[in-house]
Amino acid sequence: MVRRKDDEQDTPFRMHGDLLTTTLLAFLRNWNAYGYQLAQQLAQAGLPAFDSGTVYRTLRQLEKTGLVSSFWDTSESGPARRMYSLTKAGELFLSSWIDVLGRYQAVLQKTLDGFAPAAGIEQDDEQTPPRAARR
Amino acid sequence: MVRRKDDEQDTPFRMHGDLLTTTLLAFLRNWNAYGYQLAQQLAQAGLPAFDSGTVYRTLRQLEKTGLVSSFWDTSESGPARRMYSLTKAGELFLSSWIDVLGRYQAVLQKTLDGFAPAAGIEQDDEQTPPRAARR
DNA sequence: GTTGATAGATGTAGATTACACATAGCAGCA
DNA sequence: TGCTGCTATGTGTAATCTACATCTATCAAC
Repeated sequence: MVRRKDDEQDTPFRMHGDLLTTTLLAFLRNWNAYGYQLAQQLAQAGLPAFDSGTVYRTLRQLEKTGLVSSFWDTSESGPARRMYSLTKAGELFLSSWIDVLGRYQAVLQKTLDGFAPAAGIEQDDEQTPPRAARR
Repeated sequence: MVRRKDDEQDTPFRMHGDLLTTTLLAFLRNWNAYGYQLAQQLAQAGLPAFDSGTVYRTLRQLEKTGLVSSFWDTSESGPARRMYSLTKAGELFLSSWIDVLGRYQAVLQKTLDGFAPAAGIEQDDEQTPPRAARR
């Protein structure tokens, strides 16, 4: 079976929607920021657009899990801003993610411009035959 | 507002769960393969484990959207295998994804070991102040 | 004929997300 | 004073996605 469950250290990663999550965390690593601002940065970063509602909800979710913390900033004029900053846990999470991302990139890279379907997979010489001449 | 919708070419990306999706497509770029095999490769690739049910369902989904195609392979002994191969559309999708991934990486990189919150963002000099001495 | 590995699939609860819409502060302007 | 528009944060909801449990079936070995 493939269904590994309690072997390996079980990573906190959901691995899924969290390009948004991790980009937010990365942005917050250097500056504190509020939702609207982060949404703008995302939109200008060349990544596919994220819905602003989703951004706000994601930030609250991140706060609930302790990766970021927030406080109301009323120092500027205009509507109050909820300022976010990265917590220690957030920093740790972020670096683990960078790790996973690196592996993902490596797998993709290896697969794309070479062979070897997976990292250290010991080819049990029963590999599916290559496609007919790569079309 | 941030909510861009019909500007820019509207990418087919969902951007979320699709590290699985794209890894599968990448694997299929070099060889045809069946679900069980792909699930094994994923498990050994150093990525967080994906549920095999999810793998099968994702493959069917990819077929429904035309990124891969499949046929039953009964040439080997044992249970029949549903062999998948990448379609032309799948190849195109994959390369666009590589693109997005590149941008994502760049954003992350720039944010992590430098400054400049986003790619070409023209600093409207109203940037949130840096955190107190990077703790 | 029982067991175990291979191979694929579904049922389902909970989470996530896109889209639409709501609320509120403030600025400019007539 | 009323209106409009931008900033800023949110909620309601349906559709979709995912982890986990479970199921079916083929075949080999014993």
